[in-house]
Amino acid sequence: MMSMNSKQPFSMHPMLHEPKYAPLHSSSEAIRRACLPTQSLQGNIFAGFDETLLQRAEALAAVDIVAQKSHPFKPDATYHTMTTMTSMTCTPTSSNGHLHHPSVLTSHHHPVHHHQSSQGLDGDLLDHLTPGISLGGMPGSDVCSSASHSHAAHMSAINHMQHHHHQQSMNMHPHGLGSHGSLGGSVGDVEPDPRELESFAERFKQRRIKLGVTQADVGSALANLKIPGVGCLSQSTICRFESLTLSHNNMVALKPILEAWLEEAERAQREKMSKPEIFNGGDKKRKRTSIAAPEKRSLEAYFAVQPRPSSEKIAAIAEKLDLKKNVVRVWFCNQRQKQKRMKFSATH
DNA sequence: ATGCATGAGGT
DNA sequence: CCTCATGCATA
Repeated sequence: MMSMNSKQPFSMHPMLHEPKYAPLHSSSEAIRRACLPTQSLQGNIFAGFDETLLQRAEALAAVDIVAQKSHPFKPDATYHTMTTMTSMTCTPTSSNGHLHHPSVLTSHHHPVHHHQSSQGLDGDLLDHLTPGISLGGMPGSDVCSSASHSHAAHMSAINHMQHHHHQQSMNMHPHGLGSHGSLGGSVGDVEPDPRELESFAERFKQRRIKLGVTQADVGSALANLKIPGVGCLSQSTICRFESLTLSHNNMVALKPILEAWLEEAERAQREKMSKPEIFNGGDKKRKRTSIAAPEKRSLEAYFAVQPRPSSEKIAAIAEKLDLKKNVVRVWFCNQRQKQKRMKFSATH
């Protein structure tokens, strides 16, 4: 039995979408819904204008480039060595010391202006700004030293659970909720209140720092909790949780786990201070492709018009930008995910 | 803190 | 091939 728990206590009727929380801001569902239906129409419209579309988008990008700084050079079209037979499971490793050249980062900005408009060419869409890092205003919060990772083969049990429940109802708290007097309304649902998630995330970070623990430490320490179906998590995930850059559902799922860790950690510290964890992950050499700014701008331009290009279009774009098709495909996937993440992309 | 990538589970 | 949750590698 490694993966069994799941099954929500009660299944609710598949209907009625109660107005979950106060109308502070759109829920993830709303966002999700907003970006789903919008392509068929476009597809038709632009179907015969492939070239036009691409050129247009590129033109847009071009203008952008000129208006910015113009610097057409490709840093590196890194390749990625995939692990074909190298086990990517938990292999013991410790080293991670990699020296890197300072590199000349002249322009480093992340243009986060993706609109989830229905019609790309349609005029005004709102642009959301980049997320400001204003969590606690604590200067000593750049704990990203991650020196060791434990890597469970596929400890994505949490993940799986989610998949089963999708974004409808997911209860996995070790606590024992269940009490839901009001039926027809929030049955099975556990207050996926974004406001509370926000405050919890902030409190979490605060207390974590207080404990003098890094995000990476938290991640690996999670395995020690022995919560069924829960392994360790990476620094990335902990960081994203704290900065709310995860999907709403993901936040909700992780909250109880991190909460449990926090309590355990504080309890442990109170009596003494023992942190018997830390393993080492195996050694992998995945290479991260670096898409140059110009190409990225083009991609963003395309994305604005068609967030979900067909294989053919992806291939075309890939060729024009001189990138591998898969890289382009993944880029679009990631872009779509970003669009949906829980970091108020419109209101708030 | 984030960008690009992998993989499971679904269509 | 997509969505989602996650992670390695990096800036």
